[in-house]
Amino acid sequence: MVRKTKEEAQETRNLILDTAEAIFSEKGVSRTTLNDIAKAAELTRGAIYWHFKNKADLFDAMLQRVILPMDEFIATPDLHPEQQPLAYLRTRSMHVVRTLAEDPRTQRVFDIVMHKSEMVDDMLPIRDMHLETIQGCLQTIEADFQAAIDKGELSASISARQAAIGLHSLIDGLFANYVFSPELFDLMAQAEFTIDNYFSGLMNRR
Amino acid sequence: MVRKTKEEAQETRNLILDTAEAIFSEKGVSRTTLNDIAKAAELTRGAIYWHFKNKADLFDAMLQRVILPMDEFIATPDLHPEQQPLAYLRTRSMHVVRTLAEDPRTQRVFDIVMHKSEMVDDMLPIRDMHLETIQGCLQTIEADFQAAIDKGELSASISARQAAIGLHSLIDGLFANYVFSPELFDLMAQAEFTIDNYFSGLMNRR
DNA sequence: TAATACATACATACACGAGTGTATGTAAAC
DNA sequence: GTTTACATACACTCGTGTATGTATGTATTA
Repeated sequence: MVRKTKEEAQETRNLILDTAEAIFSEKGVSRTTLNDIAKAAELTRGAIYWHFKNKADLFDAMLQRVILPMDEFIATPDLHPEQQPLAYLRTRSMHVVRTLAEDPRTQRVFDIVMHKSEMVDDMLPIRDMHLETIQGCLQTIEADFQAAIDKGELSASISARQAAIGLHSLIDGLFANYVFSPELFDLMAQAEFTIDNYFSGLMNRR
Repeated sequence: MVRKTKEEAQETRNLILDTAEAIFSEKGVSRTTLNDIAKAAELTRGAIYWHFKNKADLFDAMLQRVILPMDEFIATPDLHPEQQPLAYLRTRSMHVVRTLAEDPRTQRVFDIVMHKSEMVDDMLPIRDMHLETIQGCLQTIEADFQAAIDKGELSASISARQAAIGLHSLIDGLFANYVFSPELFDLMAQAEFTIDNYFSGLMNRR
């Protein structure tokens, strides 16, 4: 096989990403050889090195396909300030959960990140990115909770920061347990119950 | 250095485990060489291969030191059935959190398991063990919630199973985020707030 | 518009280090 | 004297990065 048109090259790139996703998910990132990926995609390492700098770069690209759209949504500021902040935050939370619940690709990538990769050495930039994502996510959620407090939806005795970290940890824990063992529970139903319960707890405080 | 007494050999074994913990935490499991550990412990690979079958076996032994005592406590059945099930469950939950918050070794090992190891191939037995631990943990928590329902502490409309999975995910998420970035929040205060809020939400249901 | 030059998208080949498992050596403990 | 608790030595594999080869697409020029 030889030189392709730009569109075909783009297809090759996506094929590499898809294949990497599958093999990473199967064998873990560190045990996966670039040759493993190349063979599974019926290519050679040459193709991979053409499209990506190395394995870390490939891993990063694989993440971006999934994380970017997800992040984007979480960090979306409140476009409807007239509605109730809590209801809006709940809607956004459930939307993120639904994204994971309905998209196998997202599930695989989250599983890889959470259970089949090591955040060290050349993955450190990714770890840092992840940390920044968390920080930004927390900022947004905290702002929403603060808005809820300001509008009287929540008691002023509540720390918006603590409430935000709690909600984030809750969803994070649900995700981790779900991708670890999807047959353990139904994600949507469990998330609806747990998140509602969390909000309900907050609203009953004084 | 040569042959030691049995006690000294035991010390060597512990030294290897301590050192492995440190290096795993620093470089991740897969990137850590048995030679890395040996050198840092001022030994040779020979000593490691004498005490352990291979890296997976060493990793497993390192886990057992921390996981066993923790598990033991979580799975402790209710020894005081006369007291309120919810209060007892809350106490046990906070005790587990305190264990993590106060013991740097536990923090390191949790960090390694959650962010610096890959649950594949030769680690699969460990993954399976982890899954069984979760199952057992969920069983215990579910039984506690069921007891609370039976005693009228909680509404019968609540699913003890869902409540259990929610609490477990919540604590799991707190742990993951804390060991990922300990400066992000104070674990004890955050856990107290979040867990209390969760229970409070449950109790306000009807 | 056709010939030419260059860039692209890979495949192939090579050099290198690094990690593992095991076999063997050895001195002290028992 | 035998076993223990290591240290040392060796053979083997495997993955990476890079250098190079090559055929095709694409732009340029006349």
